[in-house]
Amino acid sequence: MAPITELTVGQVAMRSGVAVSALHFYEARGLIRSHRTAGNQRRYGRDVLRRVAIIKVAQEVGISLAEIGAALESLPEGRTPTRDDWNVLSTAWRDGLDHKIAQLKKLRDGLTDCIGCGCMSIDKCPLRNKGDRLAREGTGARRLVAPPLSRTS
Amino acid sequence: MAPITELTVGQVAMRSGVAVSALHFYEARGLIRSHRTAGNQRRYGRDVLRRVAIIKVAQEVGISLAEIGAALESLPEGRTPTRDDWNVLSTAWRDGLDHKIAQLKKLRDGLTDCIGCGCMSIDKCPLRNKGDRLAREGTGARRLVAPPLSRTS
DNA sequence: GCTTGACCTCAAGTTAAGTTGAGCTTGTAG
DNA sequence: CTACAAGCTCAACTTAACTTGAGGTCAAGC
Repeated sequence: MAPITELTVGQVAMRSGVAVSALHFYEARGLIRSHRTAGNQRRYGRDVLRRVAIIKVAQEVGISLAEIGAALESLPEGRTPTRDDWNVLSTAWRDGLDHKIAQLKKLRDGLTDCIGCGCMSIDKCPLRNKGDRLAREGTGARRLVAPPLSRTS
Repeated sequence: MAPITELTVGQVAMRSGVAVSALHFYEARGLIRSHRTAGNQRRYGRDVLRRVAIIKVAQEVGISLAEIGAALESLPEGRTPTRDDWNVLSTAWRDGLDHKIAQLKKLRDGLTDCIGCGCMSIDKCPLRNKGDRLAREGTGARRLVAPPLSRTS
């Protein structure tokens, strides 16, 4: 069971579950990295699987590739991330994630509360922007809006 | 203080915090509704503010307009939603929201665990697809992927 | 040694969710 | 009654995140 050190793009695609074209795309965006064989074919180190896993999971919860890319820059290119590398990435995202979680809960509970309150009075609906007052200060549904996730850069 | 019954598109834009063009867009997609004056201008009932509030909040947490639209179809066009209307919408989304919340927590805690585990062992990393085995059954990062939100239709 | 499947590059197409602009109409304030 | 802000429609542009396709290369089996 000697470990296969290098993976082809097709192997990475199969194992990570993303399309080959997406891997090309991520590479063009600098999210993952490969080196080439004599015949110009990509070869990936094992760490690429972990990177792709992070990309997928982060995307799944609504983090953009740009933000993911910024965060991944804190991981050293080419070597397996260490505990400290993860630490940096994790703490950079933690606040943003906590905020998003809070927001989802607000939406969920807001809807639930609406059942309770009957929502017949627009002034009492927890989903509504309080008194439209916030509108004067700019755009957006203030009460529940999240700030962008913090960057590591 | 006689209540102003009808709102112009500009007023809705100001009070809801979304652009006029976005309101046009939502209307074209059937998410909101208006009637027209003799001069072909849009007039909105008050319920549009609540609808837009829902749209914004739902979008904020990553629900697509298509899904929002499907859910909003359960709300009667033209009248203020009743307790039961909200109930339908709320329960339709609740499970999806719960799932998304769980996923965010997984990402957050996954990253945190990675700090603990050091992630030196790829087989132990909580973010990683277990043993690549799931990959055989299709695409996607199985372990943490959410199903689409349920429809009301 | 040739066929076949996996790769390569680069350009163009796709979907979502709007925005921007052109050209024209409405409505309100002086 | 006229200016001009606010509306209207429709088409085209934008960004993100990919996919698809054309046209050509690499490598492993028979």
